[in-house]
Amino acid sequence: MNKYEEISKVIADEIDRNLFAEGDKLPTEKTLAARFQVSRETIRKALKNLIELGKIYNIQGSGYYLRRNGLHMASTLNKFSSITELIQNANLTEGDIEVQIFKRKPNDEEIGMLNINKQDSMFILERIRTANGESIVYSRNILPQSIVGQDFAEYYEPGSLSKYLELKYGIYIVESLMEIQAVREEDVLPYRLKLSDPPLLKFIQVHYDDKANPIYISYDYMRNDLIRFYVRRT
Amino acid sequence: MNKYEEISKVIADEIDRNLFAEGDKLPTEKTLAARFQVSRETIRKALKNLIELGKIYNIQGSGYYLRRNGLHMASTLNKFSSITELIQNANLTEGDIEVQIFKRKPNDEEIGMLNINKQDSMFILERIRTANGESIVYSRNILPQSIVGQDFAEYYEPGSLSKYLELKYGIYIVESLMEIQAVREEDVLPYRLKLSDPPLLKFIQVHYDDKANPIYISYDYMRNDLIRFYVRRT
DNA sequence: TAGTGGTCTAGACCACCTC
DNA sequence: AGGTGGTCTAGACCACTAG
Repeated sequence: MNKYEEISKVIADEIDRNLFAEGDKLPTEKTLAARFQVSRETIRKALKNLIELGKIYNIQGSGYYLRRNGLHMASTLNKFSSITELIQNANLTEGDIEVQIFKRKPNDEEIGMLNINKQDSMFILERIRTANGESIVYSRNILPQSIVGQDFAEYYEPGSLSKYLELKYGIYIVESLMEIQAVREEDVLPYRLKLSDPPLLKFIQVHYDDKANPIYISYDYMRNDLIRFYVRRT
Repeated sequence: MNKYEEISKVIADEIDRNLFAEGDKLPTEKTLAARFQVSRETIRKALKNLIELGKIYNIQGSGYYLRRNGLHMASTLNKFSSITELIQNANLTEGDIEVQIFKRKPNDEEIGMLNINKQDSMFILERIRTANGESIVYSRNILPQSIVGQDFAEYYEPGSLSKYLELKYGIYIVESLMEIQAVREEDVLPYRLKLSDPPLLKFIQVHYDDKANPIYISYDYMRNDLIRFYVRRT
């Protein structure tokens, strides 16, 4: 663990333990540097971390201050997470039903987004994902055979696709570009999800690995009555 | 202008002028430091900037590489912008119609979100905002009288509210926390926006100034057939 | 093993806030 | 004017990648 990460955690912890009141001033960089026996730059890195987390803010020439109003920061869309993690964060248990896998040729949009060639085949993984038994999202993942190999359908396991890619292929999804859409008339949804006519949001994502390669596309029709979605804009 | 900002711009410019091919390796930090006659840390700050913009990525021990796939980066929701800017970014001309301003007492939710007290009054600014004459968003802004003063209704001008707060009160909105919702049955919308039954998204935002004070709340029902919304998740 | 980025330091000077 | 954060430096050592 790096020094600045350690220090960041210690201070975050002290904030969570209410050692400061909202709007309180934190010690100066110099003071903190002395306390932790590190250079000022290291302290600055640690504090920058906390600013990005929305825990503190600062004003040049004045100091660092506590911020308690950044309520729902933990579950913002800014941070990449799988649906599995999203559901687990909401303290629910995840499951998969109505799983379907099939194969077809890519369309032009997919060729463009995933940077593949026409000859490649695409696996389509469709499923309804549940939280505590309730259908919560209808999701469709589209990934090229050139990445997962011919026998993907046989070896696939329920749960997080990104976690599966990590374990089986050493592919680490670290980032995605997501489009958020209102659901339209023409969107075809499984009967099970239309049952109670819940409010739905449509997420379209391209997922990238740690080398900025586009790996797969996902379409997620998420129930918005059970999960809420936040974006921090800075 | 700081050195690292200058350097960041120069390199961004060279990228935009296609001096590198996609996936190309950029010069090493050391090389760049020599070229710009600055220290390595300064180069690192400049490069970090470009990583955040999605223009490059890097791999420890290997180097910095160009990334061209980050398509819609310019218009992501990650970056705070007013609706006026949103519309102008789409190369459209903004206008306001059906403007209504009234005053009422705050409800509990508003008291909590804006950190005000019960006695304060709230101004409600409702309007339909247009792009090239087309209704594009129904928006409702809620801001306390304690910030804008009693005579807000008289002095209000069409256009960006955040820009108005800047000019008239020196309040700089630099950040917001936004919730994205699917539009529900019970949402009341003006007839003009329901006309063609367009797909709509509902944005609920708390806007913060540069000292992390919550300033106002906005509800925006945005047409999703004319504007698209992206979030970068990292 | 050589080269690259990641962390860390100690000190300097500047820009801004506060009194 | 004194204190605080913002930028910048030159150099050190470490962690990782690649041939």
